[in-house]
Amino acid sequence: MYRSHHCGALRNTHIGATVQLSGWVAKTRDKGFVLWLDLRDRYGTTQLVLDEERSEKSLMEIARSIGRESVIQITGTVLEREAKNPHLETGDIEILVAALQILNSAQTPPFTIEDDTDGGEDLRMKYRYLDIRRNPVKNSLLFRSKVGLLVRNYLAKNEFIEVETPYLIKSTPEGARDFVVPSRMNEGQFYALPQSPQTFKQLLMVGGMDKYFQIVKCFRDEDLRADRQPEFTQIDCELSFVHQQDIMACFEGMLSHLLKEIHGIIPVPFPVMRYEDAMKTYGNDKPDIRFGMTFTELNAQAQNKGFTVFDAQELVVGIAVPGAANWSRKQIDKWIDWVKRPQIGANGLVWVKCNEDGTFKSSVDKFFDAQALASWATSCEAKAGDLILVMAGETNKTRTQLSALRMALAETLELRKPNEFAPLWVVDFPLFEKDHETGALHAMHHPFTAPKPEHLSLLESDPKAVVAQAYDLVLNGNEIGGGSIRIHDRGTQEKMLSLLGFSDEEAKAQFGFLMDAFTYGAPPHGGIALGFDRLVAILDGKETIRDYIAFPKNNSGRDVMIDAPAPLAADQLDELALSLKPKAT
RNA sequence: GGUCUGGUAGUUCAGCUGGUUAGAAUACCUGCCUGUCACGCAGGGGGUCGCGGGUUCGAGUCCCGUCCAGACCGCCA
Repeated sequence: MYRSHHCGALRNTHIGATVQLSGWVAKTRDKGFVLWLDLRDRYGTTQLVLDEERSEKSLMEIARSIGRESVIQITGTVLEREAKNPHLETGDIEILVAALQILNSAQTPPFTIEDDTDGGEDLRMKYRYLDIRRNPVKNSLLFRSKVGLLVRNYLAKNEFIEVETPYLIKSTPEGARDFVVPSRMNEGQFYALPQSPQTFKQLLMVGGMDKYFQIVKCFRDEDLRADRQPEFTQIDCELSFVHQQDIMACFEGMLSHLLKEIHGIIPVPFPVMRYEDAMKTYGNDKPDIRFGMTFTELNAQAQNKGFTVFDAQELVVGIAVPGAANWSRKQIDKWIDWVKRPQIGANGLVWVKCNEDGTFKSSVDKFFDAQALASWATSCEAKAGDLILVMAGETNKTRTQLSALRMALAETLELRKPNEFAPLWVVDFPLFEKDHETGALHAMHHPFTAPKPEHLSLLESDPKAVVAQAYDLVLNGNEIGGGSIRIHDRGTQEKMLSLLGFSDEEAKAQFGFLMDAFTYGAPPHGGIALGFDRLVAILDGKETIRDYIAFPKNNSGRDVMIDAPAPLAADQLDELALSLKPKAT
């Protein structure tokens, strides 16, 4: 037997008991006459003690020699501490060690195993198994497990069944790049790893499964970000005989359940915002509605007043920054430089200080009098003490830029409170978006999304005007899920693919199996997929998803611990009938 | 594919306009310490300044190239 208790288990009530513990030596404090060891496992930390009076001299020498992170097993007696530690759950007791066995001594680890480690990101990833011993990472993984269980329980209670779908599937040209896997038995042919189980879950609906879910890995071979991994986990769901509002109600229920169980937040009906309104008032299809600074379009008030910078532009739009009227010129200039950076790409920023005394001071005083500025302030709902920031330019670009500014300002002003949760549905997405380079139509959600029934007739005549039965679930400025009612008849699906530029042959080759299935009695169906990694992070009040993934990849898609990806041995390439050619430069 | 930032002790970083022996903290080692829990005190060891080239009397510092890491843009139906 290695242990009678975990390292987080012992309390006052155990005083006097003889116990066995196993774990890692987190720290030793050697006071000469007395020596303490902190013994750690997943459940907590317990203080071990040896001293000159009560312990064998040889045992103390052994204990003194143990390096941190060594794995030991001890037998001892639970004692009440002379000096208690209120910061520790086991802080009332300590174990007087009677016997000690080193199960595996450890080298000095390359970084300290503490909450505030001295180790940098790269090093911690290389030794991720050590990083996982640290409370922040350990707790993140425990939290992820808890959320996963809550999700499964909720869905099971709502008659969903979990079905696994294959990982070795077929590459499709739409959407992100696929990760491909060569097939040895089918020379020169490749599987692709799924970007999502989309078509399979639809086929499960044709198969009569009625309500499906899967917590499933998905793969996308695209460039990464702090919050984007090449393999990530989705809560993938599909339901039959449902309308959009049924799905929204079901998953509003799920998120409410999570918020209630985790944070004790009493759920209220989620606001529903049309895509067009989200773009207009937040410049963004996943607005963070925890704070204001909504957009106000000022074209009517600001154009044709002699300020030529505004006059030629498609859109003049402003936001009121609360309490920022007292910002110095230097502070404001810093933000002007910020929006001019190539990443944002704005030409400039017009500012108006709404002073406490009711006066206005702006960067465009030459062109606009106090009365004009006052009308801007009224429209923007700027109060005395606020700062109005105005941008102008091409509509979509300017909205994106001002939205980026709004989010950055909120971050600086600490308006994005991690313990506040503001869920939101965004609905009525356009079915298509136009490629800015080629002018070709792309599916905004994916090619299986159904148009609103009343827009079916517009598919041919005015595809850009077609609104999809699609919806995104947004939480604190993050898209945590998205879904749609699917097309379930062959004719509409064929028309859709043809509008997206597929020839009949291509459509048949890529999605023939799905369209065939639609001819054998496909029920009306729809679904949703939620990004599990991100959802977990946000529910825990964090932005970075990496701590919630046990073994994440770095910025360039590498696993620095196992050093993957790696070249393939020549005989393996031979077996797969593959040869590498130097990349053309 | 692009823009920006960084790479100096095991680790996290400082090192100004180029100048003598490259520092701090922490970790590690040794000794001391009668209740520690971020223990304390004293001492010690530890460096190819990412790599290659150049400028210079002299380069951690300047220039060019390259590799690696990170943030962002493109991309991510």
